Amino acid sequence: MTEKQLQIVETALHLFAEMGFDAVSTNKIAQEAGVSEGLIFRHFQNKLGLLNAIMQIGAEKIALFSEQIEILATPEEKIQAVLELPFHIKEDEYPFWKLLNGLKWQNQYYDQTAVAPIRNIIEKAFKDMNYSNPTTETDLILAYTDGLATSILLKSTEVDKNELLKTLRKKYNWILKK
Amino acid sequence: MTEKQLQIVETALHLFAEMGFDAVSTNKIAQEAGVSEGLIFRHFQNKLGLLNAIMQIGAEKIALFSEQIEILATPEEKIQAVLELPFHIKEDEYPFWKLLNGLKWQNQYYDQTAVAPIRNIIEKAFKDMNYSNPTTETDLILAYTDGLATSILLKSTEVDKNELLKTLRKKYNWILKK
DNA sequence: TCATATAGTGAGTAATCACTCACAAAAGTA
DNA sequence: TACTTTTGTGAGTGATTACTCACTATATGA
Repeated sequence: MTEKQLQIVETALHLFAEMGFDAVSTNKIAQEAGVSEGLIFRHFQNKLGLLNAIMQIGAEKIALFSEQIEILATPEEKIQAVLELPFHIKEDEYPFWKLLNGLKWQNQYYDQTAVAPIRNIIEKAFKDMNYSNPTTETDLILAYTDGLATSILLKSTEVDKNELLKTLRKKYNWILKK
Repeated sequence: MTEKQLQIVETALHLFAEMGFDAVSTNKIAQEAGVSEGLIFRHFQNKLGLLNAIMQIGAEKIALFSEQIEILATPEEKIQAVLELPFHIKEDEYPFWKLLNGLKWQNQYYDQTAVAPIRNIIEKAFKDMNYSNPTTETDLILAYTDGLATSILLKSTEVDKNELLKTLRKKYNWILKK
């Protein structure tokens, strides 16, 4: 990737994350990135191609996340790690997660494959723990994870985050109770 | 509201909910609603005015929800009622909640006032129960509610829903543990 | 019944949209 | 050096955008 190519991707990611894919014009991206509009289409074919390039980079980061969780020894640890994922998202990764969450609500663009690896980890963990309904348990954990991520991404004050994690950890007993 | 006015609002709500506000043109709304495009602007001034009209109708429904919860006797019951709110959303209310959730991720349009009453109920309930950190506890409950709503709105198979609620309730005794 | 207000139409408008293309600059290769 | 490939430009394109307006149809009220 050339420097200008990277500049396009970064700028587009930030704009898409804050305003939504459809609200951002290629003209605006080019201006903010300091490149000609034509360059976007040379490198990414069309606007959707640019989005896909962004999503692929993000999906690779999620895959790395998944690998790190997969290493953990017990299923309990894996579940806890996923549930606490939202607390370990770094500020510079916020735009990608914001974009991903925003796209979820638009049938046209959302692609579930990026987050699928995480679901598989949890479902397998519950099976390994001999839960009778691992799928439903997985849904509950992922719902909570999703809600926590939403709260953190949209508010994002450091103090709240630490307090939130502390209080969450007190409740692990009931979260994992069969 | 005239019949055509209502037709515009209903059609726009469905389209906005499925495709996102920016991805839907006033032309498309008019066509699907079976009215002239000009009529949209006569009644709602502009596209944003149409969105505001939709949101106001939704906010009134949320206010009704809030009142019903407010009646409940104990703070524990109120918290449970809010947590289970996602399970009691009727199918015909899905579009509004989808729209609301989608808009959350776009700085330009989101207005938090619609859901504020619900937060107030929970925070007061935790205070009445003498929790030391009612704000954080509220954040956790609302995060879970939000995640559950997301899961239900985006998948929405009746079987999953019942199973999900059943499993959630098993864990419920522990939720109020300080 | 007639006047007035409201509801509804559809062709028209300037601005913006995603995208193209002929061309120039830069980088790579021999 | 000389040739090829890649990177980058910016004016230009037709289509679509939100929105206007002169006009007609319908309803309301005295």
